[in-house]
Amino acid sequence: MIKIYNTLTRRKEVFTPLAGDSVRMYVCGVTVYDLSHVGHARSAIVFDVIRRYLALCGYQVRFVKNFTDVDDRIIRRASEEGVPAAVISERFIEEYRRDMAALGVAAADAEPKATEHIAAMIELIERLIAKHVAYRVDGDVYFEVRRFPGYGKLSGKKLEELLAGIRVEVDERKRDPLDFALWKASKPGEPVWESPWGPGRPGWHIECSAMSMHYLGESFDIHGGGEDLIFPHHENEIAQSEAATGRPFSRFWIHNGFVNLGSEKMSKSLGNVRRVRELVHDHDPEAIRLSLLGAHYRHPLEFSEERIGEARRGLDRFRTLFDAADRLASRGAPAPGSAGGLVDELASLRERFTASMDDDFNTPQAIAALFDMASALHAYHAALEKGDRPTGPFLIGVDEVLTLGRVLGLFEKTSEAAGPPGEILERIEKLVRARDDARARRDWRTADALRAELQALGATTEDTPHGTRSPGMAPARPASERCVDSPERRVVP
RNA sequence: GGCGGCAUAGCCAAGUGGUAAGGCGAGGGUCUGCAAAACCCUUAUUCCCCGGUUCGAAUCCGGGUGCCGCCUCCA
Repeated sequence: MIKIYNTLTRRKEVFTPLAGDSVRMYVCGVTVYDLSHVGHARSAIVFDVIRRYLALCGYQVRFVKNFTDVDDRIIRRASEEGVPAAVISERFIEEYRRDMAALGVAAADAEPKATEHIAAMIELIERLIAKHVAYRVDGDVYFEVRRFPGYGKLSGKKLEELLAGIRVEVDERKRDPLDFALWKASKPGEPVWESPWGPGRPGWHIECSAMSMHYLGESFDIHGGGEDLIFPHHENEIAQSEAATGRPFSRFWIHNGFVNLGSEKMSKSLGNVRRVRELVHDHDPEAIRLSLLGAHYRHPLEFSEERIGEARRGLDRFRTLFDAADRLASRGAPAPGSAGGLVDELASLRERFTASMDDDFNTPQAIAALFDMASALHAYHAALEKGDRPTGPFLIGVDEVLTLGRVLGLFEKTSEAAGPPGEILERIEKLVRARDDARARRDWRTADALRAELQALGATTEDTPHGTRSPGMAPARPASERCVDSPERRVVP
């Protein structure tokens, strides 16, 4: 039984889809005018995990995430660069996809662009005009907020309070300062579409109503996005959608909290953004994921590079487990013996994992259960190495950690992916061999000197009974954690 | 000004009435030629402050302090 905090009711509610086992969810994506930052990453990862978990629970999830590709900022950037707006939006759609793929965020089932659904928007606006909840002024069309009785129900605001809070210049042509644009008459040089009200372009909010209804129907299960979208974007979506259809729009509204930098909201206007592009270059993407899932999705998250380093070190606890399992699996010949309490312990931890996820997707708690599973398995592994425990339960247990972790998008790769570039790898291998020789001669002085050299290259050494391993011959830590003049730092993506 | 949220160990962070998860760090131990890595153990009598309710409060109520968000484009 999954409980979800619904912004609309301000309560956790038991989640049941509108139709059988199928879940239809829509998440507001990004406006594609620049590279993504950590805040976008958090939102994408949060909804990626929600989607994965719903799928794990047996739901058929239809997941739609849009791209806003008509927007003032896109137009501004296009004119700065002297290219059509579509060039800018296409570029940043590709960049977004590249960043999110790097973070292990799965593509949505549909990723529509606003510009592909102008006709549906026009149709929706016509319905609103026909119902007298929207009106024309010159070439613009506005939604008349006072005609929709439920206005403010999502954000918990009253019209009077909103009016009192207005701080921007009011367009005198509007019937009410809170009325918002459904359609804007075009200005010279802007992208333009023909409409019954003359040439123009859609307002921001109408696209999500049109696209969500197009892909998911007039009523669907979940609508999500960052908490800053609650007002006005989602409030307006509800107003225009429900006014047009006369039916409830989305059942559940899920909003993720912000990423803070030094206890301040990360935003472009504050100039304190960290881009995903730099981050995935400097850090293990799974460590980024783990650190972003380390706080509950609705709470603000304190971001720093240091947090990612910590997450990376936490990840090692799992990776050593996977390595141990790989070695055991290839060795075969399970030893006889009792599994002790391992099976029961893992079963109860698995239950804790799902109970945590069931409770409004409490990933920090679910991750804690995962760490406890790792501890139990490591302890078991120690006994196993002494030969008095069977391998079967261990391998099954590790596999289970892997399965649960993948719900969070973790453990997709069980060891370091990209190693250092070829010529450095060669040097490392040469040094490791030389050091092995020295150790065989019990020439500790030379061996230690070679180890120091290896460390300067960012390579760790691990002495085993079978000789030195420098795991995968890959750096044990991301470049940014190593000393400043480590050569890998110069590598360009 | 209006509305909302948060305050838990050195740091990050769960926990919303039954006696403080988890991670990082730190200290000790095992292993090792010495290390590293890994593993094991320890690490908050106490949850911003003051009152109250209760057999029992980090959790509920009242008051205070501090921080943050939304009301404007924003994940």
